Amino acid sequence: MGDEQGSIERCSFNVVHKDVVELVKKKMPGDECLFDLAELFKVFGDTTRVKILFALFTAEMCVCDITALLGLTQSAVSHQLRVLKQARLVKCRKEGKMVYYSLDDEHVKQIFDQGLAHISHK
Amino acid sequence: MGDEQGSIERCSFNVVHKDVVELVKKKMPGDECLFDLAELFKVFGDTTRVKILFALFTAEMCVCDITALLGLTQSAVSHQLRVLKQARLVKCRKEGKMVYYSLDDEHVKQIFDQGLAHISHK
DNA sequence: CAATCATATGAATACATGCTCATATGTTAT
DNA sequence: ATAACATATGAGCATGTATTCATATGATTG
Repeated sequence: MGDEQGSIERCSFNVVHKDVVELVKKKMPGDECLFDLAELFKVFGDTTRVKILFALFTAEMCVCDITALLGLTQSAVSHQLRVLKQARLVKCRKEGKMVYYSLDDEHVKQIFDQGLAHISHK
Repeated sequence: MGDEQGSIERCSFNVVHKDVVELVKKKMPGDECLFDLAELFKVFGDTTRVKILFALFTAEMCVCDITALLGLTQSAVSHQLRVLKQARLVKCRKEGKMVYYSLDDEHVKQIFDQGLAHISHK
C-alpha cells in the first residue's frame, strides 16, 4: 500500500485504474493458454484452410478431390492439410494410394457458425 | 453425360469422386463469405489481440491500462485496437483525453470458449 | 497560449507464412 | 522390377504483419 495508488493518476508507466487492471489480470487465463488459443485461430485465418474445413463439413475427401475443388496445386493442399492435422482439426485414413481426410473436431462447426454470424453485419 | 466420369478414375487434373466434389461445391458458401470469415479469424490469430479481447470480457478499459496490463508499447496497443475496431469487435468511448474500449460483439465469447474447449486436449 | 498528457498514426524493420517447383515416399499394376 | 499414380516434403520466394521509434493530434491545466 504505497501512496501512489488511487483511482486517477498519471499514465505512461503507471496505471490509471489500478483496481481494474488487477481484476482483469486475475481473470485472465495463463499466457500459454492465450498463446495456444491464438495459434488455433491462426489456423482458421487462411482462406484455403477455411475452404478445406468447410468442404469436410459435407464429406470426407481425398487430397486429389480437394485439390480439384480448390483449384490449387496438390502441393499447396497437402501443406495446408498438414497444418490442419497438426492442429488436430482433421484426421486422415489411408486406402491404397489415396488418403482420405475428414474432420476431427466437434467445435469447428460452432466456431464457424459464430464467425459467420458476426460477419453477417452483426 | 460424357464418358469420362464415374466413381473412380484418374486424378491429377481430373477428379476421383466427381459426385462428392459437386456436392461439396454446392454446399460451400461463396468465396467472398469464406474470405471474410478467414479475415475475421486472422484478427483472433494474434496473442496480443486475444489478450486484449479477454481483458475486455472483464471490464471496459482505457488504452493506458491495457498498455500496462500487457507490458507493451502504447503504440503497439493502439495499432492493435485499431485492427479490432475495424473488425467491429470493440468499440470506443472518449472521455476527456482518455479513450475507453469495450467489446462490441456477442459472438467472440462463444468463439473463444469453443476454441478453449478444443485446446483443452479435446 | 504554453506545457503536459493520452492516444493515434506513419515509416521502417524483423519475422512469419502461403505458394510453387522439384523431388521423395509409398502404393498399385503390368 | 519398372512404370504410373497419389501424396508428402523441403527449399526458395514473395507477401503480409506485429512491433518499435518518432511524431502528430487533440484535450486538459496552469
